[in-house]
Amino acid sequence: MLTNSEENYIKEIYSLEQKHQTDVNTNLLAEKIETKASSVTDMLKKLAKKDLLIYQKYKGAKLNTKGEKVALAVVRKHRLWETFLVEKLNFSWDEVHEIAEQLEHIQSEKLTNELDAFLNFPKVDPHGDPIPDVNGNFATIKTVCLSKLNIDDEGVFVEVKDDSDKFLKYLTKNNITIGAKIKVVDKEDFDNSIKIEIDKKQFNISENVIKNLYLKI
Amino acid sequence: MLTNSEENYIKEIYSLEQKHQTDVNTNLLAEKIETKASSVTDMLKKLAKKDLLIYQKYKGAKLNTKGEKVALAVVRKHRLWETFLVEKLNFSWDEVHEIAEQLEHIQSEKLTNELDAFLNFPKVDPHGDPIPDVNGNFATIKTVCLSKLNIDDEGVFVEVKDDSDKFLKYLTKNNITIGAKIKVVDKEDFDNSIKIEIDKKQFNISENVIKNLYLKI
DNA sequence: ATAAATTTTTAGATAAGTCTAAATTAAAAA
DNA sequence: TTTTTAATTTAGACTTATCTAAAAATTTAT
Ligand SMILES: [Mn+2]
Ligand SMILES: [Mn+2]
Ligand SMILES: [Mn+2]
Ligand SMILES: [Mn+2]
Repeated sequence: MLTNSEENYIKEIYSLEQKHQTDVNTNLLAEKIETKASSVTDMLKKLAKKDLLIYQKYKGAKLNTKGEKVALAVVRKHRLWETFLVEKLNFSWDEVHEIAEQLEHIQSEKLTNELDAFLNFPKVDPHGDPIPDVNGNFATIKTVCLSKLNIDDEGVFVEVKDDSDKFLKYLTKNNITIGAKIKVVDKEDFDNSIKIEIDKKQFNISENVIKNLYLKI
Repeated sequence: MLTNSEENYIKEIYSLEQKHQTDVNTNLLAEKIETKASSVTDMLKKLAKKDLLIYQKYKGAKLNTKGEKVALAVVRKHRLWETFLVEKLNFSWDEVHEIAEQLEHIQSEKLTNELDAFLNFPKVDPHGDPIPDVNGNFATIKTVCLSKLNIDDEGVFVEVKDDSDKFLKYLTKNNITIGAKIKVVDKEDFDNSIKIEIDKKQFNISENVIKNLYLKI
């Protein structure tokens, strides 16, 4: 049995491993968890002792098979609950993250699996992130970052990488919602901003926005 | 913001106050929370300092208005989640208590109220216990303990006072489920057991069972 | 290759919640 | 009304998760 804190660390380590494809280092993890580096060191030692990850002093940490399984189980719960909140309880995609942070720690395999069935085994959550199935498997839909597109390219917006409510509210305000067809109208080299078209309306978005939007082309 | 532990104490104090109509004493509370009396004393001091109850050394504790409000909010969540698990996720009434013990601590008023609406504002949980509404009000259905009935009296089983899975499984096995029509066929004075009839089948139940069954007559 | 800067770890402290054992107070029995 | 028993509180310790400040190791720059 793991504590909420342990589960949060493991989930974040998993996420950073996926993103950077390297061992996770202390400072970055501290920043993500919103804690201090010294606390991270303590926790990494503890998780290593519990045989959930490999930890080498000054070198960083890497989940082992057991740790990865835990991470996928927590991610599965997080995304199923987010889906539940949006699909069944009238939440918008910018309101669910914080609550799912709590719900992801509820311990009951039956609950998770019944919830999955109740939602008709959804493949992605409200942010387009894939939901691992009961065995930890998930389909990796091939998506392309909007920054990779050229002028006149278009695609369907299917996944957002920044889950913060601020960012999601900005997207909603500008009609950039999952499923929207986006076309690149113009690109500005000096600041990497681009002009896009959605539903025949055109507007500019900055590099910071672009890098968090993923499309199916 | 209260911790899970604080909420558990407050909920249990509320429940004992309702049952015994007196200040709650340390040892009983310790037994219910499954902890030691010394831990209870520490917690009572803390909750008194947080202005959630009145605590007098050696005299016991009593929730104030603020504490009662917290208790009702936790009870509301507990019973709504139990209802959700049974109504929507195919759980049986003996499987939900432990999970609701966790879910009752999720912090989000919107979640609680949306869940309430999603379930069509249920009045009672799967054990027949009343669910407080958003303002903490609940209908007190007038029920009578089975032990109060005489031979040939009958009523509808609407509430069970012992929520343990062992007891609930026993009831299920004997067709004693919420809504069942129960008739008292015979009473034994020497051990206070009785013979009841449900669906034309008769069988004996002991005093320990009887005192936890409440009927509408 | 050495010095400076950065990252990471260690040492020691704190708060919450729990425990055991001892002391104190209250209640029951003699 | 003493004495005995039971209930409750206090004292001191432990665990988990966190922090600050200082030390150590690693990386980067000169
Ligand atoms: Mn979390
Ligand atoms: Mn998500
Ligand atoms: Mn609980
Ligand atoms: Mn119940």
